Amino acid sequence: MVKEKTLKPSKELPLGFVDRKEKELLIRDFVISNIKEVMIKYGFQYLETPSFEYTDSIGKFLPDKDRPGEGVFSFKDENKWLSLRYDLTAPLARYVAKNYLEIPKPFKRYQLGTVWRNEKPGPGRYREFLQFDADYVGTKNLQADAELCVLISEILEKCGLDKADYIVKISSRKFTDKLFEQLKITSQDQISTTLRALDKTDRLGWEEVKKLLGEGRKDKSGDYTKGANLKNDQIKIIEDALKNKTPNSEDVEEIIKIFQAYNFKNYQFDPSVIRGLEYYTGPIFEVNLNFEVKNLKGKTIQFGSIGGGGRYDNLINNFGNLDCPATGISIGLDRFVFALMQKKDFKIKSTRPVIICVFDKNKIKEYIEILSNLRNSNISSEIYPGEGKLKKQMEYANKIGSPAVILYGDDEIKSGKVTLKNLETGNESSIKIEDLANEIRKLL
RNA sequence: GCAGCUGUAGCUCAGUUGGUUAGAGCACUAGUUUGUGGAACUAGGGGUCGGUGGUUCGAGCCCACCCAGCUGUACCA
Repeated sequence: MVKEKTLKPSKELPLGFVDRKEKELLIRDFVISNIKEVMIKYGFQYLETPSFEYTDSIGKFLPDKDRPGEGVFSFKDENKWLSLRYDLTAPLARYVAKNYLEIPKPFKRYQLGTVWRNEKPGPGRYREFLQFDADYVGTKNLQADAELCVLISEILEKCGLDKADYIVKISSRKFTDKLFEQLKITSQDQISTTLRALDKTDRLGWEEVKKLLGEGRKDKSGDYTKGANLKNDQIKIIEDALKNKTPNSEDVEEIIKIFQAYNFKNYQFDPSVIRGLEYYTGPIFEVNLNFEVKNLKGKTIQFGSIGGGGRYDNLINNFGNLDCPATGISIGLDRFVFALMQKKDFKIKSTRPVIICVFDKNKIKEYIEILSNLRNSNISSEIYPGEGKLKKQMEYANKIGSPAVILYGDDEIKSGKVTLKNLETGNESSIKIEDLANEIRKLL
């Protein structure tokens, strides 16, 4: 008989997806609770929309609209294309359009949710991640834009960042619009290429960007990128405009005034902040971290932005004749958590249970008594859930990071006390059962 | 998409100019210790050498194609 090849299910994860462990999740929870507190304080409503939307509801403004664009995960359901949301702004626009008459105007809402992007993942960038998004809908008042920046900074500081750890960069689409007018560039193609090139200033540096503005650039791998074909004098004008760190743009000036009223100083006007192409219509912002972050291989990396946003006065109008200006900001929470885990002095309390070791299965009643006592005192605890000798139980406790182990065998039963072993120091002490909870609390 | 690099044990990797039964460290299991983890020692399990085809007496190693991953780059609402 021929041996059939057994089909084993793959234990590998799809490209760009990851398992996330407790330490990361606890920090994420901590960040989320800070976000919620701040958002309530600033008067935002909490909203949740579904993971799937009709593709055209969230993709209408995409260049190719017949088929779900590259970049989204989609499937066809009853002849209609559905896509997993790729951000929280597009679903918000859909929500606002759908409920336009009922919602208050302006409408302030925040949302936390997983988003998916069907694209090539990079270091620290996945195809599934958690996003936080806050938006002001239905107002042109730049106070909204300013407040988004202030609020983000409050969240970051609440999570333990110092002022030196981050900066909010701001610019405006109006700044670049003016620049193109001055340069007499009208070709949409050239404008796009130029904007994309400028967007890379942070990562590549001005000298490389210059090549992209001109003929083109060859990267490290030898790959060649075509440039915007600007003339040298045009490039010079751009260079000068970027050097000039005063915002030649009314909206940015007004926002800065509001920042001053808030006594918010941790911002910087940076005309190289571009963020995407069509979508934004006015002020744009980006949040950057300044502290050192290492990648999984221990190499220090340039972490870049953890989020950003801007004003999108025409997006909601795509759903019909709704003149509804809006502005918003998003943070990639997993990326932020990844960085936060590495910040010096950042500690999160983990809560691993104390283990009650099992010497004799017939003594289960006594063990449960001790256990109930601890759990009633709100101490994380468990009776060793497996089977095996004490050695194995100790190994288990050690491996899960348990702070202590409780021994209650024949010797203890005779003396009427339990042995509490501190797993960090290895010290053992004999404790009366009624004092156990208090003694353990001292270790935690 | 384009380009470069890399695929050998759960993980990190070694493997001579092609030559018997493919190695190490970590991890795992058992024991040294029938009531004691993190250290040490001993023993053990674990591999279609990414896949397919080819060259060869003989392929982890050479060739071709495919697949996957990494890095850069492009696109990115």
